[in-house]
Amino acid sequence: MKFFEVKNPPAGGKKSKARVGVIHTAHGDIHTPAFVPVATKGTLKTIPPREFQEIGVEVAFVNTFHLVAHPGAKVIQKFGGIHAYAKLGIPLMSDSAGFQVFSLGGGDSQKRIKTHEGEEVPVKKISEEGVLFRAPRDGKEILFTPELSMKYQQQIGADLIMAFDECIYHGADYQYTKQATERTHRWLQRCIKAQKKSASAKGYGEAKQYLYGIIQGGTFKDLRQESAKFVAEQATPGVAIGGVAIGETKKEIREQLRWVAPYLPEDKPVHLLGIGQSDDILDAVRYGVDTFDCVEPTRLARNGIVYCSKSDFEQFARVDLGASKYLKEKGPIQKGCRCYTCQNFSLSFIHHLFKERELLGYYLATWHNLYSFAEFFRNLREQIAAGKI
RNA sequence: GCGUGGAUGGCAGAGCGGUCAAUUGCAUGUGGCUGUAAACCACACGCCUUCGGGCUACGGGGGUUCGAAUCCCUCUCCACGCA
Repeated sequence: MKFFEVKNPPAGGKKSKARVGVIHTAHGDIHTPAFVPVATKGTLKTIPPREFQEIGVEVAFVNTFHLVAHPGAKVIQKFGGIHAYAKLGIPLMSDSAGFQVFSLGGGDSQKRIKTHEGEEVPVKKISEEGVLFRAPRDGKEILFTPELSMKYQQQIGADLIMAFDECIYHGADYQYTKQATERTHRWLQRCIKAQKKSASAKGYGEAKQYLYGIIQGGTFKDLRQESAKFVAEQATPGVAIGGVAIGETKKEIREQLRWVAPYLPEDKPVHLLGIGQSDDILDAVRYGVDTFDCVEPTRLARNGIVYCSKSDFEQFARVDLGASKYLKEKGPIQKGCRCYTCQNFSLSFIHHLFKERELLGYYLATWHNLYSFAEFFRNLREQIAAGKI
């Protein structure tokens, strides 16, 4: 079966490149555009996997760095891979650990931590070979190279896997951005090579894994475009856009997408890394993006922020569950919402749960936010199919 | 009635002669969260301010002292013990 099917090839001349499609994997189909909630450590925090279908979650995102740090890729492999181990029951996408160069490394490469011996060492060290990380919480040193990232991702066994890249920190100058982007390109070629090699090796890849190359290029138009061209023409089943939403304004985020849009492949699924606000998603969908992973709905929910949107086409409005003004609110989070939370619980009760730090509160809030996203994407697919987007 | 220990900002609870408008936690308020070191983080939290500072505050009253939330006397209330 074909990996990616586009159901409505965008008509020539039409401005919008929005499309509906299906990504077929060994663990199920993903209807695109799709939201990919983040289950970094193998769990979509607070939500039991058996409820994914009811919410409308068809795919999730796990993180190689965190899983290698604990429980270890080998352990996961011994259990038969992440599907058997974590029982998420849906297709999975794994990140390559590339993002952690940025998020754990402190951006401008200055961040240092103390080891057990009290010695000050940099959190990350980037070289042509790869990146040496120290897990900030225990000082454990972990080496990532394109080859190792591929190996770990094969051991983990997600369906869709990411090339090892460097998410270049916001504010990097042109020269650094160019060097890092080109290095990421070289790493991509090493990833492709490594994956090919080990796909035939014993013990790996009983289910097919699809590799995505990642576009970088920072905030520079020519570098973005060069990167998009380069990545799109590599022999990978998918393409991802990375290095976005790491400190830029919304306007700058959109700009980066616009630069890259003309070079996005029409026959490969396109993933946008880290984007998760409804208005940004709508924009990206018009540029031909198919899938989006983002921590926002789940993290915000746990931080007491839930969506209460009136319109799908603006950024979702938010309700702060911690605000004491909701103590006596009898209505649900969002009137008319058909999610489990809104169908059953008053804002007052959920507010109470949050104030008391009751576990059910985090679950109900996460449920609602994920459902809001699922609805939003269902709506997007319908509208695109109807030619309205 | 006697004895002992207490009374501190919305609450709990530090401080025990100057560096105290008073540590800390909770509560409250505001802001943040876009490939998850995030069920988290930051800031504010007596009143007034021309942002220099000013004023009123550590149960009430009185005293000692250059200076008191801190020491002394007394009153009120609370807790425990003995009658």
